[in-house]
Amino acid sequence: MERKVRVRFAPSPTGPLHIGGVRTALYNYLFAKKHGGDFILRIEDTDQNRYVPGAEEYIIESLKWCGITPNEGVGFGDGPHASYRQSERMAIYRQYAEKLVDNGFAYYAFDSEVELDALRKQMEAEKSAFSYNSKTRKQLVNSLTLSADEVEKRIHAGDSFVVRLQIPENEEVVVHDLIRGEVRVHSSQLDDKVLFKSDGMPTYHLANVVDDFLMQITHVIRGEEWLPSAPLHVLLYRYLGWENVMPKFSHLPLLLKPDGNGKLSKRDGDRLGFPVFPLNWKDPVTGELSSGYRERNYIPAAFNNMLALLGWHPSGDQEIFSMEELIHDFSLERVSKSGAKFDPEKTKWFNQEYLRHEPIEKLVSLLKPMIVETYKIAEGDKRLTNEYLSKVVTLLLDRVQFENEFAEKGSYLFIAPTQYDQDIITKKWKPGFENFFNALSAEYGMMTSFTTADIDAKNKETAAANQLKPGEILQLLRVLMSGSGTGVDLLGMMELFGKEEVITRLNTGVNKIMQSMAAKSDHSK
RNA sequence: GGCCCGUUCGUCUAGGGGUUAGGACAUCUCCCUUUCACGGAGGAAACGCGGGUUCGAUUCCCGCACGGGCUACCA
Repeated sequence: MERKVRVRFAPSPTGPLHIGGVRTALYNYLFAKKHGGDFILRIEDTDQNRYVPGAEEYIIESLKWCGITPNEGVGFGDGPHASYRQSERMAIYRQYAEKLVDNGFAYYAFDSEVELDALRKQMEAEKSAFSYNSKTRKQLVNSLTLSADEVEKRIHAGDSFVVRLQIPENEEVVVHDLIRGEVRVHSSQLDDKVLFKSDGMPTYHLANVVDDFLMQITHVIRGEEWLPSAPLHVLLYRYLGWENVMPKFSHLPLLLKPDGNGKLSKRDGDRLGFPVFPLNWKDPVTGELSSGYRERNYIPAAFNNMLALLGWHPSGDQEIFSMEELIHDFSLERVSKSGAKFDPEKTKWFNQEYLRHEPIEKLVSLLKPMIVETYKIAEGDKRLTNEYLSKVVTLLLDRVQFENEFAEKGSYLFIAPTQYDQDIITKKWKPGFENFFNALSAEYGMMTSFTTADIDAKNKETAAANQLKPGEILQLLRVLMSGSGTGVDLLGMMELFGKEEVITRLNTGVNKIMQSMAAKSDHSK
C-alpha cells in the first residue's frame, strides 16, 4: 500500500535557524509538494537546558518569510497529531522506552554522569575512548548487571536512571539512503545510546523515531550530521516493531563556510560580512545581533532559489526557478553528496535577477516610503508621484541589486547636488564653457517639449553652434545635473527632472563652479 | 584516535569508459555608451594522487592523501 508522503522539518529551538536549516526545510517542503504530500513542522525541544526564548517564534517567522508553509505544526495550525512540540508530548515517550526494556532491547542504567565522565577521562589518558557498549556495559551499573530486585529497589527509591538501547554485539546495520545508497555500519561501532534521560525527557533519538512513527512520516530528509546515528534509528524502528513503516532516509550535504573549510556557522556571517540567518536575531542573553536576509532586503523567492541550488541541481541549465518550478523539478536523486561552500556573491546575483523582474509598480510602492524617510520629502511633492517614481525605478533598475539601493544610488534624482565632481571639472571644463552652458540654459527655456529626443537634439544643436562636440560637454552636463560623473542615463534623468528643474540645476551648477574657480585663482595669485 | 560520508574550473555544479569536459557566479579583454551599469562577443580557469580492470579511464574497483561529519543523560 502506498502511503501518503509525509515529511517533517524538526528543528530544535536552541537559537535562530540558520540557512542550512532553512534549506533542509525547503527540500522537505519541495519534496512534499512534489508528491502531493504533507509537510510538518515539529519542534524538538527535549533538551530543556538548551531552550532559547524566542527561537521557536523565529523559526516560524522564518518559514513564513520564505513561503515554506507547513500543513501541520507549531505555529501553522495543529493537525491530527498535536501537539507538535515534543515537550508537550512527554507522556508519550516513556512507555516506548519501557516497552523496549520489557522486550530486552534496552535497559536501565544508574551510572551517574560524573562517573561516566571520569571513565571517559581515564580512557582518554590511556589513549583510547570510552564507549558505553556491549563490551563495557557488563562492568557498569545497570539492569543487566544488577539483580531484578536491586533494580526495582533503586527505581522505587527514586534513584536517577536512564534507559539505554542495548546494541547487538555483532551485527551489520544497513541504512538505505536515497542520496547515498547503502551505508553499512557494524553494530560493534555503535554505543548504547541513552534513549530516556534521568530528567524524564527522551533524547532526540527516541523522540524522533517515536514521533516520526506516530505522525506517519514516510521520508526523513535531514542534514548529513545525522548520518552516523541513522543506524541507531534503524535499530530502534526494528526493536519497536515498526520496520515495515520505517521512513526512507535522505541525508543532505552540509553547507560549508565560503572560506576555508568546515560547517557554516553562526560566526561566519559577522566575520565575512553576509547573513547566515534568514531574519535578524538578537541573542536574548548576550544581546548580540546577527543580521538576516530579510533585513538586508533580499527577496524571499531569490533567497529560496539560491538555497535550492546549493546542493541540488535540476536536469537542465536553468537557474532561475519559481517555487512552482522548483516543486516540479525537485528530486532527491539529484541532490549532490558533497558539501557546498556558501557563496554570498552568487546570492546577490540571484537577488538582482529577481529584482529586475519585479513589477515596476511594486518597486515604486517599496521605494516611496524609503524616499520619504531618507529625503524628508512631503506628500504631494512631484517627486513622490507614481509617474516620477516609476521613471526613477526604470532608470535605476539595471544598476541595483537590492531595493534599498534605489534610494541610495538615486539620491541626485531627488535632491539637487551641492558638490560637483572636481576631477571631471578640472579635466573637461574649458574657458568659455560658462557662456556655452548659459546659452544652453536659455535654449532649454524656449523649449515647449522636453523629452529625451528633444533634449538630445537641443544639446547637439547648441554644441554644434558653438563648435563643440557632444563628447566635450555631455559629461559636464551630467556633473551639473547630478554632481557626479557617473550615474543613470543623462537624457532620461533630464526628462525626469523636467525643464524647470533642469534649468535651475544648470544655472546653479554653473554659478557654483565659476565661484569655486574664481576662489581658486584668487588663492593662486 | 575510532567510525561514517565525500573529492570536476576560485565558487555552485553538469557530465560520464572514447567529449573541443558543458553552464552559472566571480574574474579578464573587447564591443555598445557622455559615464557607471545593463547587454553582446570572447578569454583564462577543473576531473587530488597511486595502482588495477580495459584497446581506452576523469568516469568502474582498490589503496592513499585531503576535506568534512559524528564520537554527550545536545539536537
